[in-house]
Amino acid sequence: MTAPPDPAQGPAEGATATRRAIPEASVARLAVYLRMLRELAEQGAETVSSEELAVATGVNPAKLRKDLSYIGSYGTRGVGYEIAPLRHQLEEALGQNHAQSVALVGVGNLGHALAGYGGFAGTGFPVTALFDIDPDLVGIRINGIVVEHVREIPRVCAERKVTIGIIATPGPAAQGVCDQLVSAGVRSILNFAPVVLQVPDEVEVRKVDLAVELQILAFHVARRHLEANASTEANTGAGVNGHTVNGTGGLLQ
Amino acid sequence: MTAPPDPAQGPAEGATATRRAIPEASVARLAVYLRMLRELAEQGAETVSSEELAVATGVNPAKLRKDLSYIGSYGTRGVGYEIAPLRHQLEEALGQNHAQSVALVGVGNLGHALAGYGGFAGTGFPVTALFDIDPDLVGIRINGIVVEHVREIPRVCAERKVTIGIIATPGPAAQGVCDQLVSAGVRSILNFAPVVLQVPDEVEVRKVDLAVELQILAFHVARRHLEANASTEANTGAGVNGHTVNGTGGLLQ
DNA sequence: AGCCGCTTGTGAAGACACGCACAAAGTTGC
DNA sequence: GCAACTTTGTGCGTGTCTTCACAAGCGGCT
Ligand SMILES: NC(=O)c1ccc[n+]([C@@H]2O[C@H](COP(=O)([O-])OP(=O)(O)OC[C@H]3O[C@@H](n4cnc5c(N)ncnc54)[C@H](O)[C@@H]3O)[C@@H](O)[C@H]2O)c1
Ligand SMILES: NC(=O)c1ccc[n+]([C@@H]2O[C@H](COP(=O)([O-])OP(=O)(O)OC[C@H]3O[C@@H](n4cnc5c(N)ncnc54)[C@H](O)[C@@H]3O)[C@@H](O)[C@H]2O)c1
Repeated sequence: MTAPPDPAQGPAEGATATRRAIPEASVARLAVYLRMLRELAEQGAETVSSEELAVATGVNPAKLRKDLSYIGSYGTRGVGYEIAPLRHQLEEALGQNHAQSVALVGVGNLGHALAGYGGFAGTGFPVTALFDIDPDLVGIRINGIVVEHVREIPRVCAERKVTIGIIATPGPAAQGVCDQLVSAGVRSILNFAPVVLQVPDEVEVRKVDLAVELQILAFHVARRHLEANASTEANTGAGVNGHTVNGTGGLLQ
Repeated sequence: MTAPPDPAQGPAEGATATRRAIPEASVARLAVYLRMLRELAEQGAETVSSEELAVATGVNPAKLRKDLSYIGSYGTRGVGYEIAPLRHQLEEALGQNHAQSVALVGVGNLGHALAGYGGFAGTGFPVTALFDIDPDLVGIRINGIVVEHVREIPRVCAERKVTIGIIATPGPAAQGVCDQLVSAGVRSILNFAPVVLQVPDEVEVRKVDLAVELQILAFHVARRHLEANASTEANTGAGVNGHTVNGTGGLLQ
């Protein structure tokens, strides 16, 4: 393959070979395939073709096969994939064979819903620790787990071998909570608060931003509107195609 | 991880096609910039440089400037951007000047949290309609909004000019609910159920898949483990580029 | 006025992701 | 055992996103 020119780039690169790095985008899809495989297994299916699995998960079959090829999967040509082994291989690749232990901080509206959700435990992500700062919440039980005070984060996280933290506190509290989780050894964080968390390099943060999701949808609503109007006008308006639309279509701005 | 990007764009006349398409990835970031601008405005700031805004939102300054350039923004060289006008321009570009009306279907654990969340209304996305199929829930009020029966979707969505639908029902019910929303004229849907929704081309679906988010984190946990072990044998792994923050929520799929 | 330092806006190159298309490899039927 | 058929695994062209790097523009200072 193209020998990467490997420009000096500021800092020397780790050179560490991520010898067979799985593209980030593929990892996300692999997780989806895995869930679907579990569903299929429950329904008693034994094999599945890339075509079937692709349709069920809404992706392109070729892309799916390429994704699977990253984990060195072995399907059978002419047949497809045996569900059980493939599932097992995916679980291994995704780090799902040793169940992860999840801690959730902030048992408010959203946190409550997450803590009470059975679906996570079912897929290997048991929430094993809950934290809040509100004295009215500390001590209550959700799904059998007692809510602890945030000051207990270090002790409890160590005891329960927490590897993943979920932050569902208000924005202003998020960074502080994050710092506590990090110093308790948690190196993977899922953040629901609308703030950018500052973390050391070895910690990974994923952010779920629902307001942004809505805004993206709103953008497309607006775009559709503009397009609809534009084409209506185009039909009735002066026949001359002056010049299509300037910039954002005149309507906008 | 983001929603099914879009219609694969078939043969349809792309007449209006990509007029001046803003890259999907940029739209997501623009939404983040907008929120940060609001925050800055509240704090009384008047101008901001790309550098500052970039740090605050966790992106690369050059990328930020390019993002802004898509909406034809005008900053002042040597100074930066005036917050008020930039904010206004962003709101316009993102379709946020006319408040969108949001309907939420499925007032269970998660739906309840979403319905009760004040943050959406504050950013221009008032939830104006709630639906559920459970007779015990129909009729109750959340944040002043009465929960209606799902069979009322067509009427209520039309009356309240709903443009965005949120699905927070169990997986098996999602497709049915989706169909009802679509036939009620809703063309933008945010889906929390772990299923792939089937929709006509003109409807956009974004999927928020929390289980997948956890799985992605678990993958990196596993990878770090492997690397740690590997480098123990090898030399001082030195640098090892950690990956970190993934900027925005490009949520899954 | 003219210079200087700062910051924007963008061209161009690289990195990444996607999906087609096809050879290889297996299965089934005769 | 062979031919026909099915489905995988992947090389490669294409398009999108990211990032660098720098000229151009602007304000302030002398
Ligand atoms: N609820 C939603 O639908 C929704 C939607 C989008 C984003 N969010 C974001 O998710 C986060 C949580 O939202 P919410 O509606 O559940 O808020 P909430 O106010 O209902 O709950 C926040 C919880 O965090 C606790 N908390 C506050 N400071 C804390 C600290 N320092 N340490 C530990 N716990 C602390 C509070 O006691 C409370 O229980 C917020 O950042 C919000 O912006 C929520
Ligand atoms: N709660 C979480 O933290 C969480 C996390 C990840 C994913 N999810 C997903 O979000 C969705 C909702 O989760 P939840 O925990 O709120 O579930 P839930 O069971 O608490 O709530 C589901 C609600 O949908 C209603 N409903 C069922 N069928 C319906 C129909 N046909 N029309 C309208 N309403 C209907 C039910 O009456 C109930 O109120 C599920 O698909 C779940 O997989 C939830």
